[in-house]
Amino acid sequence: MTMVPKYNVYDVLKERGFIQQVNHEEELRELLGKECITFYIGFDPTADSLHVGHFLQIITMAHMQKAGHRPIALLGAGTAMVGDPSGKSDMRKMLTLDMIEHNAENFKKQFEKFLDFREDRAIMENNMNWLLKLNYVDFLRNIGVHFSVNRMLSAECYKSRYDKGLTFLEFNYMLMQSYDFLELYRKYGCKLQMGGDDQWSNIISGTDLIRRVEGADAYGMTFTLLTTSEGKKMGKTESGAIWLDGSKTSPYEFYQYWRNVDDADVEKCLALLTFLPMDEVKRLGSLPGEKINEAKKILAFELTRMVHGEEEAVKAQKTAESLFGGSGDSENIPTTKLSKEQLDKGVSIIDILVMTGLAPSKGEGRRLINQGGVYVEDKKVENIDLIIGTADLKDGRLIIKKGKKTYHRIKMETIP
RNA sequence: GGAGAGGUUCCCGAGAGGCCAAAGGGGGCAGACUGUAAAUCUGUUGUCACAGACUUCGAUGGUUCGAAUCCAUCCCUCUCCA
Repeated sequence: MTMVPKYNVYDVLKERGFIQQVNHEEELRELLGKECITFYIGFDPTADSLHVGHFLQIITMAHMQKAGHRPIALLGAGTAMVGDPSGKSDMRKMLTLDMIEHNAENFKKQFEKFLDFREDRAIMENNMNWLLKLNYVDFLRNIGVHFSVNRMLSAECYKSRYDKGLTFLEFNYMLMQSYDFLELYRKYGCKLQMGGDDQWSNIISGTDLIRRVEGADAYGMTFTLLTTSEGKKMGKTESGAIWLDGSKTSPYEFYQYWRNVDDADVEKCLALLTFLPMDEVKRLGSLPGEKINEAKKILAFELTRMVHGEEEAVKAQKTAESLFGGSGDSENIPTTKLSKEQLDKGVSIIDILVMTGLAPSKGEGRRLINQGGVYVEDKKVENIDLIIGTADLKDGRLIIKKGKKTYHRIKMETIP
């Protein structure tokens, strides 16, 4: 690792709109300009894949690494045992150790796609390694003394819990996260913790702890939460989060999600999530009217490429274009296979909607058809009792459309 | 541990023996308008064998011809007191 950074990443992060809050702004900027430092971001493995919210954090790490700094991706298997109450209105479900370890494994694989872990250029740690063996009384005496309950109670992150209730278990989360920072400081000389803006309280308490215990300076930085212009969290759809794992969110769906972001959010997404140069980002973001679709295509393509690779991105884009541009290539849209026997017998359109997941229930399927929201091969379904049979398929396949933009393909299963 | 308040459909929140599959809002879905945008307007939003039936109002029992609504026990949450 070179000892001097290639450029000041602080300015880059600032320009692209990452930075939300920083302690000791001047000092940190100076430090990042003259020294290659080690920093960390924690990820609690509470789900079995990373999602778009994590992606922003990974991109930040990648920006930092490009400039010459060394990221630590901290898997929070230990903290996930407790659950972070920050900004949450309800207590999290408690996860078993097995689940957490399984999730952590998945996270690990995904990190490796975005960061360079060769020759210690990035580090992966797991706070289970130190948190699980802590001794309660020792911990209280060594770490607990440094925390003022009065101050913790006034922290923003617990506010939403005062009427809903906050357990002592969760209240301890802050101490654990602070201890992580201290541990990483001692072990790797880690001087900076970054995180989403909801982590501000937790991060600051960590820098305080390091100052008290080690008498050293430590820094904290939070970045913008990825929200829409209306303040809603991005990366969520009706069917749940947008995952980075292709088996949970297919590349095509992933592409479509970004293809459909609000006009107002395009520039922000390009700046935060891609590595396109800022003047290009600005140009794309200011395209007028309908032209903004060009920017959305680039956004969707870039992100799909970063997460799923060039090949998948091209496929997703081609599929989208042929589907929305006319008929044609439908190779990559979600597909449901039906056997020849089933099709020979005929399957009702309602059943098909449920089987394909286009409708969650038959009642919902009926409603969709009644409201004119279902199309078979681009023909609106008028008859609720429509039966789909072998004869309706072309080359053993059939396209069903729900609403204007949800496509699904039926394929006849060919028995070898 | 003591005193009070409360747990209603995806969420918030009304309902206080039959007219309740349960007001209203949010969210979702669909339609119109568009640019695969937003905003707006309209419809819809428990399940099924869908002009009918079935299951739902923290849980379990009970009273009643009939219960989300009354009673009993239990579980959970909040507020105040210790």
